Amino acid sequence: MLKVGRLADYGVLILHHLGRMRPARLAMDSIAEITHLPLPTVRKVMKYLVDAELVISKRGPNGGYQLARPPAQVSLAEAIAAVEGPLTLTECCAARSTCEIHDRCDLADRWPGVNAIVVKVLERTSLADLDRFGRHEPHVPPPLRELMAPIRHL
Amino acid sequence: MLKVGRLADYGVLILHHLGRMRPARLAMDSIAEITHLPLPTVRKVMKYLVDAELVISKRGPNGGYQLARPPAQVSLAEAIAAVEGPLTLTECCAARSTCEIHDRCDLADRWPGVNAIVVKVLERTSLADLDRFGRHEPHVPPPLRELMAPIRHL
DNA sequence: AAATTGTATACCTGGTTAGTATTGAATGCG
DNA sequence: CGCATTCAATACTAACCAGGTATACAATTT
Ligand code: SF4
Ligand code: SF4
Repeated sequence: MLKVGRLADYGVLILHHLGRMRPARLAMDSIAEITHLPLPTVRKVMKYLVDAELVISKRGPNGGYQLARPPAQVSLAEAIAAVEGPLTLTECCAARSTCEIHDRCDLADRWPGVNAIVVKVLERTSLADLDRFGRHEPHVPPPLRELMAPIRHL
Repeated sequence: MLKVGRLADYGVLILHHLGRMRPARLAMDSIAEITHLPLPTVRKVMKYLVDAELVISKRGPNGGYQLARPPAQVSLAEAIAAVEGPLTLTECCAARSTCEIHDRCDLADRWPGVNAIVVKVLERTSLADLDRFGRHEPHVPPPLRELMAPIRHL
């Protein structure tokens, strides 16, 4: 578990492809095609990405979407947050916690610390970095190399 | 988002309290009381924790639950996994991916790398470490101190 | 045997997520 | 101008699953 929603996952995938094409524009149809995602779903995701200003849209003939910034300057954290909202491991990590127990819970002020670290990792991983990961011999991208140093043994 | 399920959250909370009491035993009623969780919910969670061998149970009068190991030797990753199963950010991080697109998706072999790093962070944070986190001036526990060194500025 | 305490199973149900359909608005072109 | 192209906005539906509950059972101690 510890899931990232499907739509957010799709968002990252789309951004990845837009990054590969940049600075060219891609129409929604094309995006649906190269990502193998159903077109109506792409529509929904694009709205989030535009609202978050991660992509720039242009209408009319020869319109489409374009990644707003170079892939190296778009973090996974931003991408996920664009679709799913603020990254919060637990309820009490949110700005306004809605947890019933909150004031009586010992951990209410502990989780945010853990959350911060996890988010930090995601903030330090850009779309460009993502390209360098591989399943079997995972390449650790430069921004994370220092972070990983003590645990390189796996 | 990037949520940890509520039940897993409860699991950690329960383990935290068991840790504080160790090596004393705590009956389910008592656990429900000090955690402020509904008793039937506690029942369900305990089953997971016992199955994962994180806690030891004893029946009969003066029975209850006991943390199997010192808090410093129980990681958040274990705790969460005990309740929710393997930690997988996306479908393609699981042992058997069920994602429709998987073989045609550019990122199918990239996510596992990211996943590994996040999991590593959670593996390096123990219940004991958790006690040292605070909301406003979060204390970084020793095992993570090295990891955090480059990003201490927040 | 009786009291205490955990175990197992089965069920319900509300909310969220993923996915779809429809209609509308902006842009560019000839 | 008016038409083709393309994105925007809204509203809806369906499926699923996490969270929560109830009940009956088994083990241990005294
Ligand atoms: S307050 Fe306690 S119970 Fe509520 S979300 Fe935070 S940790 Fe979980
Ligand atoms: S394969 Fe591609 S789409 Fe399927 S889960 Fe992994 S990343 Fe998301």
